[in-house]
Amino acid sequence: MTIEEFARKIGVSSATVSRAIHGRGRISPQTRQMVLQRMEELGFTPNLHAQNLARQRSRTIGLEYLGRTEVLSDLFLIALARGIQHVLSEHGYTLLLNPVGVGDERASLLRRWARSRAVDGAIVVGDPDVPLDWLRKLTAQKTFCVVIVHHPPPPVPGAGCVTLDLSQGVAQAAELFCSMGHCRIGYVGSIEPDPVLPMLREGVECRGGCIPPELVIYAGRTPDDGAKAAYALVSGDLRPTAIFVRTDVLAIGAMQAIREAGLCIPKDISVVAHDDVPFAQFTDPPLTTVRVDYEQLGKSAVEMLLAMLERREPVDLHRTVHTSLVQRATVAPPLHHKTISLTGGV
Amino acid sequence: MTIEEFARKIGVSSATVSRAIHGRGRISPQTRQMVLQRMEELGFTPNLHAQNLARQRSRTIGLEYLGRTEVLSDLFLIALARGIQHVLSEHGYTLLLNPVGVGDERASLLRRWARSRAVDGAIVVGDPDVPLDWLRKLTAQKTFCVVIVHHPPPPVPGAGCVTLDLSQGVAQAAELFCSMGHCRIGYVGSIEPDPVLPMLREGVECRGGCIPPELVIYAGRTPDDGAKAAYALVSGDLRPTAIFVRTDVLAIGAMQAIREAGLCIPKDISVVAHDDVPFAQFTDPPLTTVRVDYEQLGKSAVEMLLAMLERREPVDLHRTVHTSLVQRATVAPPLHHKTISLTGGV
DNA sequence: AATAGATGCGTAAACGCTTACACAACGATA
DNA sequence: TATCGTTGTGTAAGCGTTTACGCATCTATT
Repeated sequence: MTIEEFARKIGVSSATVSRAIHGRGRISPQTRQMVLQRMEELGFTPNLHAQNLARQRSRTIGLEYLGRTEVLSDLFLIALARGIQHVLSEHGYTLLLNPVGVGDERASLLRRWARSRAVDGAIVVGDPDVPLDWLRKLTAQKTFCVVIVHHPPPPVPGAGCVTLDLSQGVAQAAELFCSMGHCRIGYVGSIEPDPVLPMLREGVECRGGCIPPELVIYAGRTPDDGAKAAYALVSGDLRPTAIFVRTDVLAIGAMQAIREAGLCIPKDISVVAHDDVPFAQFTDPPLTTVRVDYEQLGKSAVEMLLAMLERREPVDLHRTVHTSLVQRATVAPPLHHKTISLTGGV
Repeated sequence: MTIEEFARKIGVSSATVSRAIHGRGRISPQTRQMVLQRMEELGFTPNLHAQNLARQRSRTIGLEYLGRTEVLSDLFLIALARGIQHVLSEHGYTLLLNPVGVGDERASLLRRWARSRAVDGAIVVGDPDVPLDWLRKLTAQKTFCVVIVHHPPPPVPGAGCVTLDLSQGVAQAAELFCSMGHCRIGYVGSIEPDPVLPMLREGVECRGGCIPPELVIYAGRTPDDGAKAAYALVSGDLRPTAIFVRTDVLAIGAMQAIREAGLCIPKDISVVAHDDVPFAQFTDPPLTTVRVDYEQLGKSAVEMLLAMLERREPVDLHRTVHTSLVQRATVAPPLHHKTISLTGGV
C-alpha cells in the first residue's frame, strides 16, 4: 500500500498523511490522531526507500573496524556494537555492520556506502589509528565520522573523536606487579603496533622492574596463539614470574598452556590480561584484567555522532574513556626461594 | 553526483550507465567497459535508495531471534550471524540485525521492516518455535522467510525451514553418561520449553539410568544462573554423579560453583554441556559438550533464502542440521565406593 | 537494391515518498 | 465591510534510479 492509496482510503491527501507521521508542518491535532489511528488499523507503513530518497538521509550509521578481523569475530567489537545499538535504537537509527573482509578492503567498502548514501555517518575503530586522508575523503562526502583511537588525530572537520586511553589500567597493572614483588615480567602482545607495551614498561621500570625484550612475544589473536606464546615464555631459560597478556582471548589460551606445563597460577606465575570480556571472571582462577568499558565507549561515540547528525552544530568533538584494573585471582607474590622445574609442578 | 550528471559528463545517457552497471539490457561491450572505467575514475556510486525504490527490492535481509535476549548478547546467535553474513556478502546482500528489545517487541518490528520494504526476507530463529499466524502474515507481505526451529512447522507458502535436530548429540551424551556408569543425572536447563530434557531422559532411561525430577533446575541464561543451579544440585541431599548443562554459558558458571564447593571435575562429578561455543575448549578441564555448527546452520538458512529471493527454482524447502558430542575432559566414571563430603573435597 | 531482424542507445515514465507553495476558510482587527 | 494574518489542507515538483519503448544504424537475406 502506498501513501497515496492509503490517503485516499481515509479521505485525505498524501501530504496530510506525511505530516501526521512526522508531526511537522501545519496539521490539526484531530486529523493527526485520526491518521495515526487508521495507520494502525490498516497497517500502513511508509516505504523506507522512498523516504530515504526524498529526505536525503537514511538514519543509518555504519560501524567500521580497520583491523584484521571481522566485527562479529571479536568480543570487544561485539560489546561495542551492543552499546552503540542501544543508543541508536532510542533515536530511531539503524546500525549497519560491515561484512567480511579485512582492513583496506572494508575501508573502501565504507567509502562506497558513504557515496551511495547507505549511511549518514560512521563510527570507525582504528587499529590502532585511522588514516587521515581516508578520513578526510569520507567527511568530504558529507559523511560524519567518529573515530575511536588511542591517540587523538589532528582535527578534521566533520569528524569527532573519542580516545581510548589505556594508560591508567596498564599503570595499575604495573603497580600491582611491582608491589607484589615481581621484577621480571613477560609480555604477550597481540598485533603490532601496540601502545600498551611502552606504557607497561614505563610503569614497571620506574618501580625498578623490567620487561626484557627477549620476554616479549607478539602472538596474534586466538587462544592458540596465546598458548604458544605462553609456552615459549614459560619454558625459556629465564622464566618470568609474571606475564601481562594483551587480551583476555589470548590469556585464556595462555592459562591453559601454563597449566599444561605443570605450573600453577598464580603461585608459580602471575597473569594479568586486558579487556575484561564476559568470560574473564569465570576462568580458573578468575582472571585479573584491565577493564575496558566497551559499551560505554560505544555510547560515547554514538552520542557524539548523533549530535553531529541531528543538530549539525559543532558539539564537543573529543572525549576520553579510561580503563582500570580489576583484581581477581591470578596475581600473587613470586616464589623467590626456589627454582621450579618445568615439568615437576609444585 | 547523480547518474544523470555522471552520464552527461562521460557523454552517454543515464540509461546506458545503468545498463553498464548491471550488465543487463542491450549495451556494447566497449561502452560498458568505458562506463565502468570512468565510474572508477570519477568515483561515481549510484544512490542506494533510488535504486531500492526503483527496483522494488533492497537486497537486505533481517536476522530475527524471537527469544528473550538480544542477538548481539548471545554467542550462538553471533556465530549464526557470522555464517549468514559470509554467504550474504558473496551475493551482494546486506544483513540487518534487529536492535534491542525482546520477543514480541522484535517480532512486530520485523513486520514493520517487511512492510516498509527495509528487508526482502528474513531468517527467524524460533525460541523454540515460530508463531504460525505471525509467519503467515509476514510471507503474505511478500517477505520470504526461513525459520530455524527444532520441529518443522506445517508448510507455509513463501517460507522455508531448517530444523536443528539436537537429538543425536544429546543421545550421545546420554550414552556417554551411561557407559561411564552414571545413573543419577542432574539437569540444568535454561528456559522452558526445552526439547532437550526429554531427549536426554529417554536416552538415559533406556540404559537404566534416570534424571530425577528433583534434580532438574531451569536456571536462566547467565553464568551466575548456572552457578546457582549447580550449587543447589551439588549441595542437595541426593547429589548427582553427573550433570548435563543446557548451554556452555551456564556451564562456565556451574563449573566455577562446583570448584568452589570443593569438588573436582570430573573426578567427583561429571559435566556435559551444550553448544560448543569458542571458549568451551579452554575451560579447566576442557568441557565436553554437544557441538552445534552454528555457522553451518546459518549458511544453510541463508542459502535457502537466497534461492527463494533470486527465484532460481522452487528449492527444497527443508533441511536438517544435526549435532554431535565432542568429548573433552569433564566426564569420568563416578566414585561409587564412598560418600564425598561437600566441604572436604577429595 | 529493398527488406527484415539485430543491435546500441536515448527518452521518458514509473517507483513512493517529502515539502514548498497555493489556496480556501476563518477569526481578529481596522 | 474590507483587510489581514493564521490555520489546515491539497497540488505538484522534486529526490535518483530502472526499464519499457522507440528510433537509428548496421548486417544479413532476398
